Amino acid sequence: MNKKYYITTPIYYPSAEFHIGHCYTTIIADAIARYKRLAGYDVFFQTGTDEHGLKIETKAKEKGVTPKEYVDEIIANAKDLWQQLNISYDYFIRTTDEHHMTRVQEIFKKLYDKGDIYKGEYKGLYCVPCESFWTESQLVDGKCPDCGRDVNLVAEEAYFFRLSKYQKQLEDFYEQNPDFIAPVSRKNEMLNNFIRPGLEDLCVSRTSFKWGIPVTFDEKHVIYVWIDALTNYITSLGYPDITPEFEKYWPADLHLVGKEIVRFHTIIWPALLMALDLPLPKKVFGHGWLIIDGGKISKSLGNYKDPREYINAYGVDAVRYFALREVPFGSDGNFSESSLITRTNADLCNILGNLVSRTIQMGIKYFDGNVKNPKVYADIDEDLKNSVNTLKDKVDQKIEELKINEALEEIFDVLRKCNKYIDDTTPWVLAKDEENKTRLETVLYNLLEAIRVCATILQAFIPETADKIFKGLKIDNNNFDNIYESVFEYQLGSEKPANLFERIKEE
RNA sequence: GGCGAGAUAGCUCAGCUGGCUAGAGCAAUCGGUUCAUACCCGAUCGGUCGAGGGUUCGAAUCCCCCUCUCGCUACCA
Repeated sequence: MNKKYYITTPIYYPSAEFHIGHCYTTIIADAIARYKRLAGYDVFFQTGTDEHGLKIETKAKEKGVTPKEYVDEIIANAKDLWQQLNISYDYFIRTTDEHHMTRVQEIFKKLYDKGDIYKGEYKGLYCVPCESFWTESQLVDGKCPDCGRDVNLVAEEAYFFRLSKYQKQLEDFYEQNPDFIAPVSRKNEMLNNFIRPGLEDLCVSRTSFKWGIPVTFDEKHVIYVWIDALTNYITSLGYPDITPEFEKYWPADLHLVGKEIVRFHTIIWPALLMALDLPLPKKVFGHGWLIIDGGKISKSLGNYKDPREYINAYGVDAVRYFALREVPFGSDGNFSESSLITRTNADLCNILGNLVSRTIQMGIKYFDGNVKNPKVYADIDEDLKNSVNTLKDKVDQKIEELKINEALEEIFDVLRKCNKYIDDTTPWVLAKDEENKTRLETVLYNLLEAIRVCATILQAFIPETADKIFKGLKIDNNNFDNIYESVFEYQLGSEKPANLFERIKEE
């Protein structure tokens, strides 16, 4: 049996249409999933939507539709978006799925029977007109941050999860698994702000809204987001039934999440799993955000477009490449249309597209498209060949460290080197003298090999473009098993393939 | 307030277990080349490495202090 790799995105909240931030997380997850598949892993890549809660209930009411109708439309749209972005998810979970709901109910009951969920009273500061609870720190001048009116201290009956019970275990777990949270700064935040000061029990049911999964043994309660949403990572595998899928894929290898929900995934989720006696995920990566004009992406600011506009204008791989290349590990990165254009022109058009184009055209022009194995070595070849031969290991390492942007840098360093190699070897000069014909063939062969290796790796990041390159080289795409097995003979045909990318003129 | 991260070329960042003249990409200027998508290659321009103090033969890199920016500070997915 192959090694397995279970990777997840968060399940997104479909209270509004998805934006480039959702795409960002999902594209990263997709690239990692594709990379692991190429490396021979049996990958399970899951994404989905978290569809319950007050906010959606309210939005649906405003629109005059049922909550289910409201989310159905957004989910259909999201699935279309993922398709356009070539997101290769294996499973799309919705918390409104029947099987998810019954499994959540079973989990809730299980924890209740065990004594880790108990009935208590939730005391909070409540704004009656807004029907919302607030914490001390959320208040603005002691008033409701939404409407500015007074809040009252109210109590409602609720079920609680004994989070406090797992404080010590969590601390120990962090100690023993220093790489559990990436980047490290996120771990410090969790330890210093929550775990060390002491964890409070967590309110896991609500009576203030109806749009959720009912508690089976107490129907006026609805199971709140923590247990409803976080458990998606195991209900999709059949849990609480111990299915073959569950045994195979759990624990997850990587939960990819935005920095705003690191807490839920590194405190609440592990504690729930401890309570269920299940192994914990191996890693949670809290990535940064795409920032627009220095601020976060926000519907109310109206500072973003439907991501499909970018895909339609510049191509899916321009968008994917930007998301994967522009933002450093764990930090925020700026997104703007002009930086997207610059990236696309500089890297995809000039370095990659032009290299493939000039190489193939020389193969056609000088050898009628038939470029066979190398015959005349020269010292100058060594540097390029070394870079190509070590590339796969370097990229492996970067992916392991989740430094996706640096992985792409490594690949493009090699592509740059190819362009330089052409200038250094001057094939157009070699072509003038019949005596240099075999040397010229070697030069082109080395270039074709370099391009093939890069394209093989690029399949994980910009799959559509990689496919185009394989078609241009007239070879089958392949995985990492035979990446360094030479093809020995390229039959490029006689027709120049279409450009991979057209330069974008900035308005 | 507490905890944490950061402040390095016009822009985005790397370097920071202290050590040759501080690096990359983009942008700008100049030159080369023509196989190629006005592309590619090379060179140049450009930084008192946030301020001040200290340790050291030597600090962007360690210590102290200050200024500024950002993140987190639990029931908002």
